[in-house]
Amino acid sequence: MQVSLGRIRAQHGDVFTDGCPTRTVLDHILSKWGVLVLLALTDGTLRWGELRREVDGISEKMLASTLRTLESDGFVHRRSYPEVPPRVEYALTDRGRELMERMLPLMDWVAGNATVILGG
Amino acid sequence: MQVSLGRIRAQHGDVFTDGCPTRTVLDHILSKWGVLVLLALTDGTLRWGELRREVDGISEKMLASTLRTLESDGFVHRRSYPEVPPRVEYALTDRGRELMERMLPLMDWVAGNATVILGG
DNA sequence: CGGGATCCACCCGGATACTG
DNA sequence: CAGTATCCGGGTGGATCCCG
Repeated sequence: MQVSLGRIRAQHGDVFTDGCPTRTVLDHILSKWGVLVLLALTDGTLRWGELRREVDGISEKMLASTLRTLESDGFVHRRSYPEVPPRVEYALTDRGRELMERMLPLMDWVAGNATVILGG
Repeated sequence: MQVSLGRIRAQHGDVFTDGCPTRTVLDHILSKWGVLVLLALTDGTLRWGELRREVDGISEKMLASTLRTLESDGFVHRRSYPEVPPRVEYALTDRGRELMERMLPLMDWVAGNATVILGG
């Protein structure tokens, strides 16, 4: 059965009203940097510095802020090792992988059509 | 075969660098109001006033601006009728429906898990 | 009814400097 | 290396008025 807005509402209630939990989560994961950080982590664990280089153009402040939000929502797991110099690794949680399973087809489609969309 | 970031890059090139077309399109469709407007139109054509009521909390300025962007990208079709009082209808294009086909599963999952995500 | 134009407040997010 | 603290400019987006 095809998913529709009506069906989503029938199953989950009125989930897109102002200030509702759904909108909050959408703001976190569909934010400018949220998408790109999640995407960068889909192919495996990355260290802070690798993540910073992978997500082209992100500032340290926004990387920190984005990671804290995604960790607080349970999409990303942070593991820090008691070493000198310090080492911190970030990875998707099971919940994060569930999310990206649904997000990747969308990213794939956008990546394949972006040029045509902006050109025409 | 499972979609991955590596596979997306292998097929479409380096599509998530700063300022690339993919990021621009993502900014349009994943923006705070872009998602909600597209979502509102998935169940059929809506008039300006209906759209404004459907997308809870949106201002007239942002609705107009969002619709112009989505129309310019070819996701939304605008049809105006030469009547008094004026009537304008908005609907998804084929490209818009292709997009939402990939976006709806994500929305469905978020709607179903948002409360747990913010609660835990 | 369906917008456009203008003004302005707020806050997101960048730059820089500093620390464990 | 992996962040935090502070400052501050610009753009997003709301409010208001107006028009066809």
